[in-house]
Amino acid sequence: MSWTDERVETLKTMWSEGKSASQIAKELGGVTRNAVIGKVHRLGLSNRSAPAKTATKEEKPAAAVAEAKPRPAAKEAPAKAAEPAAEAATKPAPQQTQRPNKPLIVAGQPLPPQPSNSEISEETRANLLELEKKARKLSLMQLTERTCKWPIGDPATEEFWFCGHPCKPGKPYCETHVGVAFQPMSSRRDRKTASR
DNA sequence: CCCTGATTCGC
DNA sequence: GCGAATCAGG
Repeated sequence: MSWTDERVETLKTMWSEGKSASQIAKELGGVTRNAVIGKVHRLGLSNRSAPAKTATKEEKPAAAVAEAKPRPAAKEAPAKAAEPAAEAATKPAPQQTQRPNKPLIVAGQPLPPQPSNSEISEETRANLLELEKKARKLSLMQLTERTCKWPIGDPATEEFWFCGHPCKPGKPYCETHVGVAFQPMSSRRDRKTASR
């Protein structure tokens, strides 16, 4: 694969959106996260923060540079040649202070059904509560293929995060949550009078 | 161990 | 320019 115009644009977009290099790599396909990171650096958009702000302002102090860092495995430490020229290029948003509402749920993530459905045994319920206490409280962007994506709390409030415990292989949730997410049917007996 | 980005350097 | 290997950290 090569860095076509399109792919580069996707890279820029996703990177500016805060996506991780590995996520971008998977999205693009045919490249590793290393390739993505390498490209990011070559494009000069390594820092997603706001490095150069006031455009019409003086340049950087340009001083503390060329510091001989203790590099055990590296020979020279040319440091990072700050590129003052890299400006206007990436000026996405000057900080949008407009926060009309709380962050919405981002589509695209496999959000599970709310655990308010079928009946759950008291034992399982207890497990869930315990599990939630121990939740890793991962944010949406911290989720990976291997982290439990069970939501905890109310998405409309700050009290919202994901379980984050190790996934069951091939499943989007941890073992406990897989259990409640994929409950066949009511844990109760048939609605019929079969049980007796 | 899982992950993250940063850097180096042979290609 | 590219990206695997490696480094450094959470």
